[in-house]
Amino acid sequence: MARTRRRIPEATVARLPVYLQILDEQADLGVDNISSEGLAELGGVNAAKVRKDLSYLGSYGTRGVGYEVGYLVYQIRRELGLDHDWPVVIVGAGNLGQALAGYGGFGERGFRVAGVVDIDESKVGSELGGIIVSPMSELGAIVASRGVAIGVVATPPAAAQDAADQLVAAGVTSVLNFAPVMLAVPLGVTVRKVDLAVELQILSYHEQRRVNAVSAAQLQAVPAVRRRGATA
Amino acid sequence: MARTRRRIPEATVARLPVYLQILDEQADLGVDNISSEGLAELGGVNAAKVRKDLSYLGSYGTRGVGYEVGYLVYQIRRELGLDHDWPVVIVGAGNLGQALAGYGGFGERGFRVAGVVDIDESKVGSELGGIIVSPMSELGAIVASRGVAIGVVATPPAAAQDAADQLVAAGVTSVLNFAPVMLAVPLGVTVRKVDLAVELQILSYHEQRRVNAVSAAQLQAVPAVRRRGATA
DNA sequence: CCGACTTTGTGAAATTGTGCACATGGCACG
DNA sequence: CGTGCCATGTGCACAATTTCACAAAGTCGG
Repeated sequence: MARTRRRIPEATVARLPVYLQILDEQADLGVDNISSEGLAELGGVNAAKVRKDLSYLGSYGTRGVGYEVGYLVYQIRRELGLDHDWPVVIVGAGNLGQALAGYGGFGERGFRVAGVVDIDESKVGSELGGIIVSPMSELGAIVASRGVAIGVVATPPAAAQDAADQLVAAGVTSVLNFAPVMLAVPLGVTVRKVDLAVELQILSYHEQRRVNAVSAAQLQAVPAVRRRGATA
Repeated sequence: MARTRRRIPEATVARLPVYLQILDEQADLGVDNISSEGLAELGGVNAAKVRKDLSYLGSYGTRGVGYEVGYLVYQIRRELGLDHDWPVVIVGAGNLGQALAGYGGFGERGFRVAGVVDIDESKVGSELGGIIVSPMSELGAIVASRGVAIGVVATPPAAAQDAADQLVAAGVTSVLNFAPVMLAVPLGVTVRKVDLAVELQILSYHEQRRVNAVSAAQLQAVPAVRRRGATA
């Protein structure tokens, strides 16, 4: 049964973690059954989308009833590969690296910080959320000994490509990049980029449009500018 | 001329900041002209997409030549509403709040931290990247006096909705949410969510598929599993 | 055991996003 | 001032994603 599972659309993969989080929450609240409607409401999406998304995992709902929270959690976890822990290594012990190392949300969801490394000798040895910062030279050993597959780049932009190169050389095959630069990596290595400033810029765009729309409405007597609701 | 500009597709809006960052970089390097091809290469996207994206802003390129870097930067900035600074207020002075307050990338791109507030009295008064942490009660005054339109939620999950409510009450109309919960906000307020753990979970999915694909290839003699290259 | 009611799972339509291919416009060189 | 070349801007086909609408399947009260 080790068949390469049917491909799940990328858009769906991006939503599964959101459903998972909501379901975990509901489980804690003692809810043990939820409808696509309910899940959609909590997730701020369309109910049909929820059903279609979940249908990619298989038919795990009961018609007329809904989905059993616990079982669904289990299935999503399995699909996402969260049925075991993933050790991650963080490169860069600056502001962001510190915050990430200390961020409870990682450990809770199965991402253990196996190590934090920094090129700056003065930072080596300091403690960060229970983890001692190691020198860059330890990277290879950490990755090898702990079986790390995922690396996080939390360095300044100028050092990011170098960090990525070293992660790849050490054997990491997935990289989460927080530096505002595009990383070049060999084929077969997956990169995801999170740029905090980009998110603000997108908000800025909408905010600015809002202002424009208002002033336009003031000038003309046509306030009926259709606006999109809160973004999910 | 204050006409509500033609609507730009959401996908394009999400890419404009990336182009902007690359262009800024190129400008620093002294490059003053760039082709869609060149920009596409640096951004890891298709050249046609770059041209289509930029065409939404207007016809700012020169056929046979390319785009003038400086002018394009100016136009993208204007479109994104980055032709002036945006003061932002951060709620939550924990690990993440600290990192965000100290993150140089914000200030550089026109997002000044107008204030950091925290509900925890013991954190009030401490300094964070040049900003003194204020008590929650100051939030309204900060937003009003500095004309803050964008708020950042960097609290623990349980406090996030409350933080959002207070931001909205204070007059903020855009919220960037780092807490792993869905925020409910009134219509007219835009929310964007960045969940660090979600990104890792998406990587986990791909990483896990990779493993599955390999073991499947070992079982059968069919290694020709097509894999997607590095994700942009 | 049946009928009313609820909610899933899914074809099919609608919408959105992507990439190709090429006509168009502009530059540069002779 | 004309010719060749180059890169933009865009129409079009196609791919991905979202949404609708409804048959199928199950629950529950009587």
